[in-house]
Amino acid sequence: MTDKAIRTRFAPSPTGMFHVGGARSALFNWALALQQPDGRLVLRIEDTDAARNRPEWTEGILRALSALGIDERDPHFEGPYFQSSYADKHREVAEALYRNGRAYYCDCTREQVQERRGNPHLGYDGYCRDRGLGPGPGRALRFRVPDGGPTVVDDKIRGRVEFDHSAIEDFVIARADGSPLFVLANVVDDIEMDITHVVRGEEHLSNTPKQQLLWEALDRTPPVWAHLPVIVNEKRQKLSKRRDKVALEDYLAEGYLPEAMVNYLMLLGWGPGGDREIMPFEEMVPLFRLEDVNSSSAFFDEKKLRAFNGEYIRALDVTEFIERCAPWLGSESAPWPAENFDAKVFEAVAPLAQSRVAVLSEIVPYVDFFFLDRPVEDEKSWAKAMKPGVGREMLGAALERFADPALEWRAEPLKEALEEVAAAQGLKLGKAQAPVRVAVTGRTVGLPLFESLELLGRSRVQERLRAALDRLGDADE
RNA sequence: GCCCCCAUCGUCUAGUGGCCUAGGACGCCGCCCUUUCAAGGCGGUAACGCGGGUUCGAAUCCCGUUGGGGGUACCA
Repeated sequence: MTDKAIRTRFAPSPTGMFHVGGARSALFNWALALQQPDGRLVLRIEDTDAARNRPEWTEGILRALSALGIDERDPHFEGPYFQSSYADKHREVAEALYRNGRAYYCDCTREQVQERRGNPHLGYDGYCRDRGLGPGPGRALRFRVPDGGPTVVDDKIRGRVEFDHSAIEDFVIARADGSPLFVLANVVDDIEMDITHVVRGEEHLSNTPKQQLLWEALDRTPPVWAHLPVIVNEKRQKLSKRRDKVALEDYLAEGYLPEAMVNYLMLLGWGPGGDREIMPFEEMVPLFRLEDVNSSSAFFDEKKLRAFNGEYIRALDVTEFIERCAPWLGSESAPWPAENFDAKVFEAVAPLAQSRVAVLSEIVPYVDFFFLDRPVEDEKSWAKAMKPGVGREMLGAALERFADPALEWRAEPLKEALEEVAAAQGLKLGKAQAPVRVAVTGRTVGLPLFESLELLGRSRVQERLRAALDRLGDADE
């Protein structure tokens, strides 16, 4: 087993947005494949449930994986394969299982089974085991679970897990219409694709004895199994598409960097050891071992993700940072008129903004006042900064001081100028700058003020100071 | 109900019988720096679910218990 190159697989079904849990599974499998020169990650789209599949979901999976660095650009990647195209093989195997007696046809309806058993929770009772039914309409194919003994699953993460056969019903492997079920198709494909390691979420652990039985019935040595802990929400329930924010795409759209996402996801159930958590994927790959994966569920902590993302953003070259911000500054998404955007201005303030955003989309409120015709009106900021006795006084004094043609319009002199003004008012700069900041940027918090003033230009600053003064006048009188 | 998994700070984890008066990270709280806010620096808060064993010694091993979670389809 170990002399053979690792072939892992990621087998999502395209029934919704690509999930962060799926992303982690893919990443763990990917790390394994990357560890050997001939290691492979096989991507198999399990699209056999036609009713729930949509092509855009498949595209979403491909796009998301690619964003994480998992795609055909790397020779360790294989696929994508589509399960639906292996239907013939599935039927063939199902039939073979029937012919050699490992499976039998059953025409029981769910109601009939329940009626016989009395308890709706009890599984199938084996009624058709020896009825010798052949294929026919209304007849599903069931796997004959051996009578004696347990099936022991040797899980790399959980150790030895025993399932008594009395607790495993004769499960359906093919529907009455002949179409295969997940439990069968999955195994047949894994065999066909020479999969050596099945690394997937814990929710599949209970399928595993059935699948192992199938591998054995097909005369194959089962793969290495590894069941990853589930990722849970704050209520410690498995992340669900319905109630939780799970779409990888949503995170990326918000401005989480793929590399930060990858880093954080790798830490859910595993860690590189030592005191370092921020680590590029390439460095984690050789360190990754299934044996070290945790078995308890992991909470998806967006706060921590955010912190990681901030670290990654700060580590970017400024030029890289500027490029990555582009999607949020573009005409469609930005709140300002496209023609107002000035790349030169943005490039000048980018270094000041870089340490202040934890998620790229946050760049917008930091720089909007440069490109908006009028700064946003944030009532809270206004109320806080324009207190009686400070607001009007500071704005007036600043306006007057800024009108001095001898004042050089650069950050440093501007700071000194405002300091003088503040001193004359008996204020420290910390307090005194607030009205000016709000008048010019609309908000009480933001980029360093004097650099902003310099970049915005004298006339626009004066204009905004006057506008704020006007507004104050109205309000006070 | 039945089967299975899990159990260290609020969270992610280190820890695999003595190095643990339990380490790191995120969060939170202070302080410093400071034109706001960040960033940065320094410091602090906080955990072995419970009960029995085993052992000279248990977070580490065993049993039980409680509590979480997953599965239980002719879904994947």
